[in-house]
Amino acid sequence: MARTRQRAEVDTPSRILDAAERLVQMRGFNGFSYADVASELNVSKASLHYHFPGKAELGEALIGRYAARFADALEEIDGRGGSAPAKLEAYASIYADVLRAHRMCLCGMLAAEYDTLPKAMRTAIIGFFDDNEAWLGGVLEQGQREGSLSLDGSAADAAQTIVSGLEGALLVARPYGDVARFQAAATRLLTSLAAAAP
Amino acid sequence: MARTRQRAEVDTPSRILDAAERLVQMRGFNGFSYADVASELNVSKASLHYHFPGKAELGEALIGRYAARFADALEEIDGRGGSAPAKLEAYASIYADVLRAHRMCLCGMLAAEYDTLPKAMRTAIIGFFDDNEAWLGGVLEQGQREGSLSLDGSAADAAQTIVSGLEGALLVARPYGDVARFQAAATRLLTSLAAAAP
DNA sequence: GTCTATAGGCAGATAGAC
DNA sequence: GTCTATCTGCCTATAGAC
Repeated sequence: MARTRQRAEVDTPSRILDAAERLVQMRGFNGFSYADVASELNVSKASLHYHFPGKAELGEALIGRYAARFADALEEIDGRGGSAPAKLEAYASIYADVLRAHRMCLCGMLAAEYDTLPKAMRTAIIGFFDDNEAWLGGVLEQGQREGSLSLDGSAADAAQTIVSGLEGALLVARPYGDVARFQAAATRLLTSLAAAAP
Repeated sequence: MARTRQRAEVDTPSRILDAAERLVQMRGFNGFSYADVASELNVSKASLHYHFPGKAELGEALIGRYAARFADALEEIDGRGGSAPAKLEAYASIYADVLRAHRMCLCGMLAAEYDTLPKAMRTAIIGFFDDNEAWLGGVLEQGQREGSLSLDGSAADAAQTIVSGLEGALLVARPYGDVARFQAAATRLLTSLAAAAP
């Protein structure tokens, strides 16, 4: 009989990705090693290489899973069917959760290290940002139709500004370890897009 | 007779700092080695260790020089005596120049790698951001007095938002190698602070 | 001040037993 | 699938000659 019931233990590849993801988000792709992951999971380095032949493949898998999880979160937000400002607030709260876990956005971290990364990872990073901006662009257009948002440029430009602003707020909040600092920047960023009271 | 005339060749410590700075801004502190600097300057690794005993000391020196150069640039902007919006634009153009050189802000890069850095470097990074925000706070208050800027929160909050926004725009523009992308985000960020036409 | 030589450790990666 | 053992190369750093 197939195991349809969820179990507390997850498969080894997922546990590897979990540990590696946390390490990359906290220390960067050049700041962690297979040995770090192995010691954290109490497995050997060779076992890691069995599941992910090289660091490049591990990196690709990390981005792929992270982007898929992000896409799921955005879909979930759409499913709630709220107003555009509410969706933007929900979007920003994803970033706040990342900071609360003492992490950087995975792809923000990799954007900093971009020049040192293998090509497949680079392509995937750009895809992540493109997907986020495409979703935000749709929300911003919705807000304009609703009259809940007032843009002074294109929706695509505003989407880029939101992604940049949130990534930067996350980045600069790291040294301070200050969530309130992030929140202030995020709120200011989003309220600057809100329509004047009608 | 003392050498008062400037020469084309600069001293070795400066040349080391120049090469290391470029490498850190492009590849990160964990993404370059003494060997990289040595081969670029055609000197031995041992010579590097003579001037900077360890990587930590080199890192401290890098931040110190970078912060001092930034402080000089801000002083120069003050010396021009323009309006607050003009000063903000000049401030943003410093970041644009960094991006045009295909680099990340040194301290923005180090903020990403923060968890992996020695304590002295951490302290210096926070000092850099504090100094920048203090200067921006002064400019923003000037703008409020002049009536050229209209803040809906404290000057300190707006200063944080500007630093975050510019660092984030720099970070996300890296994968795309797109200066226009940065410019759009910077302009949007600054115009959102401008006072409505009186 | 700069060099060669080298130490000692850790990186990513592989072979082959179980 | 996971292990031990090992390889090769690069890392930071130091010793000592010039």
